Amino acid sequence: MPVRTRFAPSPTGYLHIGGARTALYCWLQARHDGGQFILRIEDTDRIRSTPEAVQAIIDGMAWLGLDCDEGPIFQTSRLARYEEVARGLLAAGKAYWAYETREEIEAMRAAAMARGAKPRYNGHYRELNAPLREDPNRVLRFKNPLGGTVAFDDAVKGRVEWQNEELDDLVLVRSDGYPTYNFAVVVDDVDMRITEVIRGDDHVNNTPRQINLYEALGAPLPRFAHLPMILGADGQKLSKRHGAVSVMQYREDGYLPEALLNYLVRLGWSHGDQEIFSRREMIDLFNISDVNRSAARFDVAKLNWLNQQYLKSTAPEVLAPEFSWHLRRAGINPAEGPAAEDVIVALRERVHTLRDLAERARVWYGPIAEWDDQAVTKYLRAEGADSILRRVQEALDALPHWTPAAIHEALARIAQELSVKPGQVAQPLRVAITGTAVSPAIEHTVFLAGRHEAAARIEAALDRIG
RNA sequence: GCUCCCAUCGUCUAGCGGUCCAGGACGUCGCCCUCUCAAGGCGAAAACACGAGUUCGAUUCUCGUUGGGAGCGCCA
Repeated sequence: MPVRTRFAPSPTGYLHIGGARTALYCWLQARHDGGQFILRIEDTDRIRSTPEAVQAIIDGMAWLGLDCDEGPIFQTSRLARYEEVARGLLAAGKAYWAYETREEIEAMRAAAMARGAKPRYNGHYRELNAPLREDPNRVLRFKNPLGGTVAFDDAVKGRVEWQNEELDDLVLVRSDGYPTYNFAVVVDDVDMRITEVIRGDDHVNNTPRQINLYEALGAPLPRFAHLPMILGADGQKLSKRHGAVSVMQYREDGYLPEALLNYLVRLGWSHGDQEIFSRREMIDLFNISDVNRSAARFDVAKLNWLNQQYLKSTAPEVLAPEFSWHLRRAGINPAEGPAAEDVIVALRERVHTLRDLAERARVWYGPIAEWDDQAVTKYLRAEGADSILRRVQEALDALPHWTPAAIHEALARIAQELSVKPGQVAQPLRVAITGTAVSPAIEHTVFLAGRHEAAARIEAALDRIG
């Protein structure tokens, strides 16, 4: 039987970090086993589902490169099928119509709570065989087994067991005719022959009811795997402030999908001491049964480190288009400065994200926006800085080839001839070119400015000294 | 309240009864390198929540305590 996994988000919001990791694990397991990965949109909540959210999920998956073999399949396109299965269950005496009002159910729950029991439906209509009739409160309920236990071996949590007494008769079909989540997932997972149900921890408690449904349907059980939560840096549930933002926000913040994926795969899973995994390695090495049982916190510092690792190891020409995208977002015209690849090479060891890289690149794409007064005082107005800069100006002007190597050589020669430390040449020049005391290696800083602009800036700096 | 789940350095984790006075990575700190900032190299501090068992021997197994989390919807 081929392995088939599915990622089944509800389109009530964007694809966030937790969902992305679930999707990744589902995708990895399918790819690892040479099976299929299915994207299913669980849109049976007609109030909260939105087309924008559907698009956001699809965009997020595409950006991460998690391609699916089937789908997206929308549950709302399968309504007739759920109805058919519901009828079958009803005919088999495994489901029944119930007509309590919401208030009545509320009262039942309150009463159960008062008794110190779980708040749940009391099964009033279970043996009444109430006929089908038009009623705004009519729902179809499942006849959950009354006794015994229901257990399963979770691929990550191990054996989990419940008493059937703990479970009540869940609603299968709502009063508006739409299936509920617990009903639709089971029907879909059975129809789509899903073999590994990989989902968030918050679904463990639904699993026993679903297993009972599988059994009522006479369907084989898939393997279940419940992933622990991803917590915020403060150990609290992820909120808007720390991570529960759309994965697309990570793109805007300058992260590479490979880095995010690599970070995510290590959150709850590991392979010895290895930290960096290519997609291929992830696929080869990953196995859902190796996933950790406990929740993990989201740590931006580590993501930053990983992102830089990828920035450093990815070919600049591969990074260039995305870098240019960030330049434009920062209001910088990529055409009005040096080649993207050169800027990337000069800066990538100094930043963690492409967004920072674009921001730091700004000096070479337009006039110096702001002078660092301290740097000007300390280096530009330093004793002898003006004469050194004039020497630099001449030497650069005389360079036959405008390359970092040639520039480096020229500057080194000046320092030697003047018997000054390299820094006494580099620092005033750095401030002249960038307006600050911080930039990549001086030969790159000068090179990126371009012959003409470098000369102009040195001249302007000289004027500034007075 | 009830049910279920979880528990190793600040964080992510290795460990699957002796190899552990607990290993790696991020972060932190120190040193080196150095034209700034980084990157890199070297080094340091830093953890088995607690209490009972089981065992010749527990970080590893069992139970309990404490602390976290999830669920208890005609939401998924």
